[in-house]
Amino acid sequence: MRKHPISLKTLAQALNVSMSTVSRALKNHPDIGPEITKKVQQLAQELQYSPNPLAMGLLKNKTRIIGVIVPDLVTYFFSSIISGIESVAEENGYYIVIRSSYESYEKEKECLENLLKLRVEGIIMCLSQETTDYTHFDHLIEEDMPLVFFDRVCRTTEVDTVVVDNQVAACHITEHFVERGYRRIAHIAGPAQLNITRERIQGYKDGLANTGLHFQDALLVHCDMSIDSATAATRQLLALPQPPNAIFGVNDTTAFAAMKEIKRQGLRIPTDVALVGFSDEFHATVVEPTLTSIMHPSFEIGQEAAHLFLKQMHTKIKMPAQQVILQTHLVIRDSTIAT
Amino acid sequence: MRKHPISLKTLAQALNVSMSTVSRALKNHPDIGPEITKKVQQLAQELQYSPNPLAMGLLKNKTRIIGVIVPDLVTYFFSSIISGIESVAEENGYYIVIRSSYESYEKEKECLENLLKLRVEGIIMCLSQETTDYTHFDHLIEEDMPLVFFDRVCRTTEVDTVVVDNQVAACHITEHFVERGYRRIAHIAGPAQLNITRERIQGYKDGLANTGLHFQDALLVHCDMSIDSATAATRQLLALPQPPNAIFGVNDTTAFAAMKEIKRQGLRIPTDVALVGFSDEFHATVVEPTLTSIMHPSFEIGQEAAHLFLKQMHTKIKMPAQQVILQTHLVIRDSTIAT
DNA sequence: AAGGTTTGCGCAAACCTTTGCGGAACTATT
DNA sequence: AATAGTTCCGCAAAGGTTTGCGCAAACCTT
Repeated sequence: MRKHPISLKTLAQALNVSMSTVSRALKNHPDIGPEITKKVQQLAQELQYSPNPLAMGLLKNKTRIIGVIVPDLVTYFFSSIISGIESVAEENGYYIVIRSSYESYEKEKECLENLLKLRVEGIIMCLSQETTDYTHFDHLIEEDMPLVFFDRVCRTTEVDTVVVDNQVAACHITEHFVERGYRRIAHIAGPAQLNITRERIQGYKDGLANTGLHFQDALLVHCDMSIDSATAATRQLLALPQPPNAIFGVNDTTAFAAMKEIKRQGLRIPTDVALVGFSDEFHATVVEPTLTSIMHPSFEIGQEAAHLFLKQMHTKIKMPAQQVILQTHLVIRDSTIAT
Repeated sequence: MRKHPISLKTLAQALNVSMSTVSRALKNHPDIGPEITKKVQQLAQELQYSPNPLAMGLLKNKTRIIGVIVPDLVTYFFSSIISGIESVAEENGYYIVIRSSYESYEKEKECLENLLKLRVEGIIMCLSQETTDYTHFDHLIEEDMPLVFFDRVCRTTEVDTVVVDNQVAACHITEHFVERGYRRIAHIAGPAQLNITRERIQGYKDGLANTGLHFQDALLVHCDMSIDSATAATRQLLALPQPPNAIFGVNDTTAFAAMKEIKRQGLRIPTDVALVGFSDEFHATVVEPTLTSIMHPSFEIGQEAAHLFLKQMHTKIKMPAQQVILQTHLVIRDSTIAT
């Protein structure tokens, strides 16, 4: 097996000085004479010395590790957020350890405990779909451990959060449908307990109200954001006595599933049914017809979350919880252009 | 700020015994009497004691952290591999720290050094596109640090690797085109230095040879796997005096880009040009026409890589390098069904 | 009862780094 | 020449855990 990496002791013994002298020489402490300082730095350079972060961590009780928990590692949305977090972390000398909750409340709790055992300095996370009880964050909040939620959030008065303007965006979508002449507008929403679901539903209703349309229960269906569930929801909508001629999916995956089902039933998009997604993946431009969608700044969400995190790290006193709301905008493509 | 978590010392003082006794009691050491053992374990449970991994790491020179370097965090392929690695790591009590090389050789070296500074126990990685010099792995190999490459690999006689049967798969694709009646078969390949590029080109040539077709230089173009580059490659192929009627893209992203460009030029798929991708993302079923592609077991690649890693961790002696080759298979969809 | 064995626990070192304090050797002052 | 003041460096503790060794008390043997 590999031998021990070189430590202060190695340098100290080689130069016949004490470890404290080496430690100080490395950071140009005035107490150390110029010749020794130079010799130490030279040897350190030569031997590629780098301080052991474990020892430092033990001493300072800091690991420079940020715990990140996401419901899912594979989707474009979360992976690009992770990428955003990673880029900021890296710039600031932090490491990120990622765990997936697989959309499970139990797993989410496990991940959290697990990361705390590792002694991460704080947590950046997105709630799982199942999570309705938020008491597992009590400890973190009481002990002022840095904590940031993004996208799906809770306890916003106590915890810093990064979200997008879901309500405004959903309202725009609805209004866009109306502008294009669609009147029977349905919404395939997410799980009821999520803030993003509630906000987008509210925006959907705002849009209806603004354009003088009435909200109809039958045109609002929920899904768990999986493909199968979204397909079922679409089927349910299209089977209505008066089916919708426009569908707003809670995210792009939902919209893609809806698109497949609509086509399968022999309906044309956007002639028979118009379709809009949310979060704008690259693939929105590849499907046919190309998908009108909300441009969701995922990478920036990650960056913002990391910035909030670092700000918490660097402020000693407890600040009031901050909520960063990122702007979205609607990208209009073929799935809503009635021809 | 948060106070110190509870340590062995806390327990020892509370129970008026020594830290060594607590340490041993916690692991049911026979030297410790049953009453003390019970009391210690009870209190530890109650106070939620968990050993400080930093202290353990310092002592045993182990961190239980695996460094993972990928060229890109965002694509489906890499994120699902990461997911596979994470799942196995988690089961075995390991953590993963992820870094992105952004397809850059310099960044890749940086990431490597960086992770080594963190004292990871080893590395699981995929080479960047730019990497042609492999000497930055000398240290790791000499010191027998666990190392696993996946997908894009090098130094296969020294390092464990996980790959798919690229050559066989590419051969199948070509033969499939021929079966469907296509004769002018082009290949948009990846960067020349990558093993996956070489292997897929070889398989492409095998397929041509097996079916009595001649390889033509003009029908083989390279791209850097970016959308723009793949679009340019497609344009180049379609501009040939005798353009291809079948295109095999080195991965799905390339195929999607090709698909967009083919449509843009008013050509029909698969009537005018047939198309096949490689790695089968979910979106292959959403695009129109649905994309024939090679089913790439990404999640399993990650799991296999992690298993190889753990095997290295647990064997003291140096074993000969192992190469795991995962099977793929062709999923036939509409982009190659001539109607 | 005296010897030996077992049982049960604590001391201290080791892993690596930082840092307050003490101390030796030197220079400068009176 | 003696005292005060610098300069430069080492000691030791702290952070948390494991573990070889030592040591005391209790047990068992004859």
